[in-house]
Amino acid sequence: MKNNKNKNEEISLRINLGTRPVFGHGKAKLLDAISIEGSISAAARYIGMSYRRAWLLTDAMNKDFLSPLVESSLGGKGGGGAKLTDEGKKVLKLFRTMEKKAKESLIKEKIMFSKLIN
Amino acid sequence: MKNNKNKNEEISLRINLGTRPVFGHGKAKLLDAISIEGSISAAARYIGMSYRRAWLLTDAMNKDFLSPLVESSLGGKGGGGAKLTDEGKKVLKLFRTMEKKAKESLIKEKIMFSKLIN
DNA sequence: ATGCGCTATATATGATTATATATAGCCTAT
DNA sequence: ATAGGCTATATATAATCATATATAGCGCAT
Repeated sequence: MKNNKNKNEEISLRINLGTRPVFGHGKAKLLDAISIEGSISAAARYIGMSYRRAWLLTDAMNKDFLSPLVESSLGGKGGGGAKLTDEGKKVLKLFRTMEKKAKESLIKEKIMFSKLIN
Repeated sequence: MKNNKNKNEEISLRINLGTRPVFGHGKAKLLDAISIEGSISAAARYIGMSYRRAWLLTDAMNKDFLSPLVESSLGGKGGGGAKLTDEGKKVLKLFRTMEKKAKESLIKEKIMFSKLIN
């Protein structure tokens, strides 16, 4: 039971719809892994996540957004695979931009916060 | 009755230390409630949280920060109570500032994101 | 000295989430 | 036609988290 650890990210951002989490660091990481590995299962292995969980997350993303973020193919060379749609790339890029901007705007506060934490 | 109810997407911020979540919306809300209600149990009732969970959260906060955020008193008038320390007020204020700044810096992106969500 | 309402803690139970395992179907290549 | 590796899904089990309940102790007010 490997625990996939965040690096040293201290500020994380998440987009919620009402009470339910729509997109955050975990899904972004999964999208990255899918785009690198070319399949859900390889992506799951890559980031130490169970295939089922990875599949459920991509399924949730595909349903939560107006058009799917991940497109999967069944059978064929290598058994199939999955890749980001244009929408998926767009969302991922947008989220990374948001993270970056948020972090930049909070540099000072982050330092202040750090000093208070054990 | 499909979805054109208010999709109040919100951006939430969280400060993590490595893998463990140190401070976020939930704890901020609890601190607010304690400061309003004057006790952990009243605060818990106020925000619909079990006393135990509220207590565990304040305990975690008191341990995670260099000095406690909440000071509690045992017995006495009304059975005791809890209030924010100066450190607690400081942390809460800092976090609210961070939320505000982050939101302001992401207004444009948030709108873009909203358009992609169901 | 008794009662009050709270803190502080423990334990049991229930709910939610994660992983592990299994199976069927798909499609290309061999 | 068979094998390979993946998607997609189901079920069972394990781990985590939340709530409910219970108990003890505190110190002020009556």
